[in-house]
Amino acid sequence: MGITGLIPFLEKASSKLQLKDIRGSTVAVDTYCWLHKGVFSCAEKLARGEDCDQYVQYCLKYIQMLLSYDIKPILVFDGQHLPAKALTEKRRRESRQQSKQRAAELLRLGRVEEARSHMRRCVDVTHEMALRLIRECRNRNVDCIVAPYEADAQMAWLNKANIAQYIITEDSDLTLFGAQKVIFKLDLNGCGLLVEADKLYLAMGCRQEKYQFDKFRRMCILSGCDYLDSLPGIGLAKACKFMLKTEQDDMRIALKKIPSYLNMSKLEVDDDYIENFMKAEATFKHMFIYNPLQRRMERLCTLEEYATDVSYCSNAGTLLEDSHLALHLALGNLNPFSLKRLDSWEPGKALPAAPKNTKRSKHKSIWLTNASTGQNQGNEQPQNGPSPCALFFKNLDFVGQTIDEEIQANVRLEQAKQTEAQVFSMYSFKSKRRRSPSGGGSTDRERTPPPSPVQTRSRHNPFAKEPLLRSPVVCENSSLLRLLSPKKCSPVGGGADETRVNSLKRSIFAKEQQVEVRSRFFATQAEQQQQEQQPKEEELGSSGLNKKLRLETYSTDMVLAEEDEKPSSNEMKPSLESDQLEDSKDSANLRIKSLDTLKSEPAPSDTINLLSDDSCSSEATLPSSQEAATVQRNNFFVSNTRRVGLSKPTTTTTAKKGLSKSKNSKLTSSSPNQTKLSMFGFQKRPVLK
DNA sequence: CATCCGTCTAGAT
DNA sequence: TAGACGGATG
Repeated sequence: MGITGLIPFLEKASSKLQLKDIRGSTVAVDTYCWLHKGVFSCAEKLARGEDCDQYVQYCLKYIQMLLSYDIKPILVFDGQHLPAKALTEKRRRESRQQSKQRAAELLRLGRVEEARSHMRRCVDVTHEMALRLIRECRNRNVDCIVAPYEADAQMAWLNKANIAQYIITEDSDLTLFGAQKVIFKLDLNGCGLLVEADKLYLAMGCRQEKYQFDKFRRMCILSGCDYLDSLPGIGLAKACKFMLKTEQDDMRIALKKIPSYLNMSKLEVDDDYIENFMKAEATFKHMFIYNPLQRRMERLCTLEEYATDVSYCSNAGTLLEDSHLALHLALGNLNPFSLKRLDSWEPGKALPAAPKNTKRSKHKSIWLTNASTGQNQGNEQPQNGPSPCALFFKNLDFVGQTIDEEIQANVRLEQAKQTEAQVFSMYSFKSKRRRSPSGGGSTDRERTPPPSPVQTRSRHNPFAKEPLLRSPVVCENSSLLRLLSPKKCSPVGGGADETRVNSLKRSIFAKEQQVEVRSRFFATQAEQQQQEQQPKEEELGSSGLNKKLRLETYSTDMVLAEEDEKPSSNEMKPSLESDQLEDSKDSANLRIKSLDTLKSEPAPSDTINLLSDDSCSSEATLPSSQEAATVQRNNFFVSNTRRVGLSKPTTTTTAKKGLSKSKNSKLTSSSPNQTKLSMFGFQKRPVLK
């Protein structure tokens, strides 16, 4: 997202750049930009659940290009979502689900091209995919680092510490984090657009003496950023005008002067906005990053540097107490959300199967620098062992299970998630071939009668290449099979597998009828804790699966209610199977969706909506291993049901003020909810045509 | 005049 | 997914 219109606004601070101009330097790369583009080339395969690594190859092309200019890349990956962004993420997930559905429908109607365009929209870049790239990079001695939270802050820190002199990204937020030299729009010819922080005063149109970086950052926040929506009618231009006009350094005072300074007498700046402004600013200044030299989490800027009150940092992340975990998260060995271990790589470790023909870069790794060196210059003594402040890598954990076994198990889980698309689509699409297309369009979602689980079983996979005319119940997900029955499953799927899965599914559906009513939503805390703690001993055998099933499945009531309300909700059930095997994040989300579907369509109660979003953010952003914190936050959200993201609890009067002042002529019957949402700092839900 | 809002399209091979 | 673009709005 970033700041709307910032890149054009920065024209005067930017210049053309060619990679040959920056030979010998180090660049931090916002790798998700590349991955997203790379995914585009194989989106259909990924949507079908097929294996492919084109996105890895695509990224490697960029890496090769950088290396060919003697530029050392450091690939930076996003870590956990900040609570403030959880809702955005949830919305993205939903939008992807919608695309998936739409793609399937179009495919059935034979509109292949249109279906493709939707398939491209429904694939997500998973950590599993990132890990694949990370492994390739390890083979090539290319540094990677997973940020504790946002890659932006991590890259800005690398830039600030002069470990990387440039940053490659597409996200204009980077400039707000204090990055000095940012390269946007880099192409495979090595051309990009360089934005330099020391020229920002030119973009703001003021004299250098009058300019301070804080003014620039505040201008951007005012104009609306990821952490705070703008005041109505304020964009970059007005925000700039105001920041140049005001002399007041304390924004709590300055912000109140906006209406008079900008001749916008109707504009109201309430205390909520001011509070959230301070938080947003603190988020940009003090987000947690990982310092690979000291091997510890730090804030991008210390609180002392700006004399910031910690209370403003509620959206800047939390310190991971376990430094061993923090290190492995940064190395990419953990799934950032579940904190489950997926790999055990350590710096300097020889790779088991370094493939031939893989050129290794000769650059010095950030992971091998002397811990005492703060700068990237001289005096570094590469060491092969762990640095003094790193914990030793254990080969056995306390249970006695070898780490390799744990990793294998986790990887199986990840794979099951990755191929979820297949299982998902088996259940979720109506066999509409027989229905007349006249009901068509998006409205038939509402019109189609809710299918029963029995009907659901006979659905085909619309993403599958060949029309499936085989037995109505088919599971092609080999990962799922492996998962359920690792020993028996043969690598090649066949008739035997189908039979086995059929019976499995029968048993699952049978279970559903007698499922215990224990949604985490309605569970007491004690129960929640029980659920959370139910954990590792649950091996991948089917007994473990069944056990978990009982705990995690929807209550039968809810399933029924959903199906009465809205046919499309049946899509949740299939994903449920793989999600049960996943960390609690997604299953939480599913339950939330179920609540969403329960609310009445024409006049959505935003209380329910917000409540569910809250719960999502609390669960989705927190690793399941932090039960204590989760429970704590659950309490928090329960007690403030209307509090979302960055917003403080808001009274209706406050909301009204904002509404009626600015937009009353525009308001239609449905918009008050929307406007209320934006008052909470969120934008309109994307609506699929 | 700046902002706002919806629509279009590049992104890869 | 987000940036660009063009028309509507205040």
